[in-house]
Amino acid sequence: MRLKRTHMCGDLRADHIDQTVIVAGWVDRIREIGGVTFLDLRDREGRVQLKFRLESSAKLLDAANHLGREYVIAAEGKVVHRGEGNTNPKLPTGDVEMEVEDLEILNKSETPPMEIRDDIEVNSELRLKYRYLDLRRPSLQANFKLRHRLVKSARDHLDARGFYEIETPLLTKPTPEGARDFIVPARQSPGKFFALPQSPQIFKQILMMSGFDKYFQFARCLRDEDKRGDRQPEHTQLDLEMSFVEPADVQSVIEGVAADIMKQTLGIDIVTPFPHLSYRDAMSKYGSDKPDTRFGMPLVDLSDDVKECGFAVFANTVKEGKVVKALRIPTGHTMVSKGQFKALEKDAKGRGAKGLAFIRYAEDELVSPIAKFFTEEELAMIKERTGAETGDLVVFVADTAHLADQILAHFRITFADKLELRDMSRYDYTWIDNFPQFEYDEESNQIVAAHHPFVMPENPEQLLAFADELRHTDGAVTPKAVDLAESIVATQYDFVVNGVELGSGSIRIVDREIQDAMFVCLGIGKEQAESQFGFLLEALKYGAPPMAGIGIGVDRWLMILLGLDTIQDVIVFPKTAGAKGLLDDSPAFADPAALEELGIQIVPKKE
RNA sequence: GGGGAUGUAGCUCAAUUUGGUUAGAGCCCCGGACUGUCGAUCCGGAGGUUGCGGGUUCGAGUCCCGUCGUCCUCGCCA
Repeated sequence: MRLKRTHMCGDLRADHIDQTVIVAGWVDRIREIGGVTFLDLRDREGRVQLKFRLESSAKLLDAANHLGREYVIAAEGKVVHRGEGNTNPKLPTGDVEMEVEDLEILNKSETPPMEIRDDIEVNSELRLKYRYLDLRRPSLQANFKLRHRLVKSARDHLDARGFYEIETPLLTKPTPEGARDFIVPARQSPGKFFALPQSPQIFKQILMMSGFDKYFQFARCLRDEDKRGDRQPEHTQLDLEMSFVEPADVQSVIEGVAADIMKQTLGIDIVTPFPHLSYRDAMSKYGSDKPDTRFGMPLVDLSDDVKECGFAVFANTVKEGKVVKALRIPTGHTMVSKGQFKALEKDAKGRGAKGLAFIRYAEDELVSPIAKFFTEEELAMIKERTGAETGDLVVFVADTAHLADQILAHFRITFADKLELRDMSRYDYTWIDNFPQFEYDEESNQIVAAHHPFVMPENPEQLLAFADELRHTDGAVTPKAVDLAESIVATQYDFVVNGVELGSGSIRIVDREIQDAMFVCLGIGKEQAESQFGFLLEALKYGAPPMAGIGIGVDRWLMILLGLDTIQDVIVFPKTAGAKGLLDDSPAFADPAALEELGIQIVPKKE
């Protein structure tokens, strides 16, 4: 390397005029115009225009004309003003250009399989295979600059508040989040396996028992589940835990972190503390435990109003203990054509609904196949309860609360997008709390945990009673058990913004008796608890402080800050939907000798 | 694991509905022209096993079966 860089391409401004500088980077584009050639040179900070003139040096001009895209070069030259009428306001460096006096080719490049620019679409397979080219695009560079800012800002904030950054093991025992574990064979213990952590949950609790008081970590979390737009097999959590605190203390820390992050990344001042919304209210109003609270369009529960109505489908649904919920779509009648409604109905059915009832509030009549089943009074009630006006569309789902909420919440978001009700410059951070500790599934007559098994209940005496009941019935799910289970409220708090669940935290159980009761309630036997979590239970005997914490999805947070709808482009090397790494072509077959050593034999999967 | 979409030039797409003779366009690439361009422009050129395998047919990018990849979605999951 003959020419040593003095400035970054993207940093050059009018201030640098008359200075002789050396820049280095990738050839973005070359424009030959006879006796003059313009070359855009790109680095992390941006692009600058290099100029080669016949009058200055025929040799340099010829050299420039023989460069190719993505060649890596260094250039020395004088920064000059481009002159009246030649400036480019679209470029931050657009007032200036470099008159090149010396040029060094640092590396050549084959013609890349994709163009390095933001304004073209390339299929994701190619983007992931040549991720290093994809990452050269300015928008991707900006994503990771923001990611760095977010991490740095959170780290600084937590350091200032007395947190220790501590790493926990990657080779661990299975953790209890409920997802499938990635497992790693243990060579020195034939037949045994490590699990990669789904989260550092147990370890951070033990760190509190170790007396570290306040801990945080940017923790990689690995879960062997199918991916979605906002889910990858490996993701990063800002994980933290505090001793001698209550949820409000943890929330206050996160509010401080969030305020700093918003300021440092987007330059936005946000108002703290954040509002709280109970799980119950979130579900009834928005049909979701991660509601987008930036706009209204509340779901309306008509169950009580229609249980005696003339429309048998509605009345019977309510009598079966299910619900009838409605969503008013403002201007929906004018906006949604018959054909488009068919698509909606198909969508609803695809999600499990039996149908999608509707009323169109046309100019002077109701267009609806179900209107004829209702009395005038009932129609007036529906109009009043939903707030429907002329031009609106109201859709109804009569089914289980779960399904009705899921479908209508989905439509609520879809139409808010169409109506442009989702203000992209707004960030509605919200705490969701008062979650149920258990969920009861009527069909299978089973009570399952809504969270991991270390979440402290608000009302532990109910948990103890529930455990007692199960001990008496030998685990059988009686109506009394269901009542008790449903009465237990978790100390859990979820951190939500704009309809995305960023994180979740709680007070942890540190009382051995309550922890034992929790295992009973989850149907985890003494032996199983001992073998899976024995080390934690043992630790609880030796003085565990009261503790609470939270884990926040860094990738999702970035997705929100950048206005993206997937986390794919805030992760440098993401996996595909089939959990493959296209860049390194992972996963791959293992060396037979390695398998031999591990005592592992591959058995073909049965059909 | 289920459902849906998709695969045509290096890239983005058209031709698929109704099977028909030579599979087109823009960008990229190559050559030429051009002394203020910046998505440069103009002229010329190259570039294809239509994902892969099989089948139907006189004839398949187009129809059928299988298979693989990618994306979305349900289940699952943070």
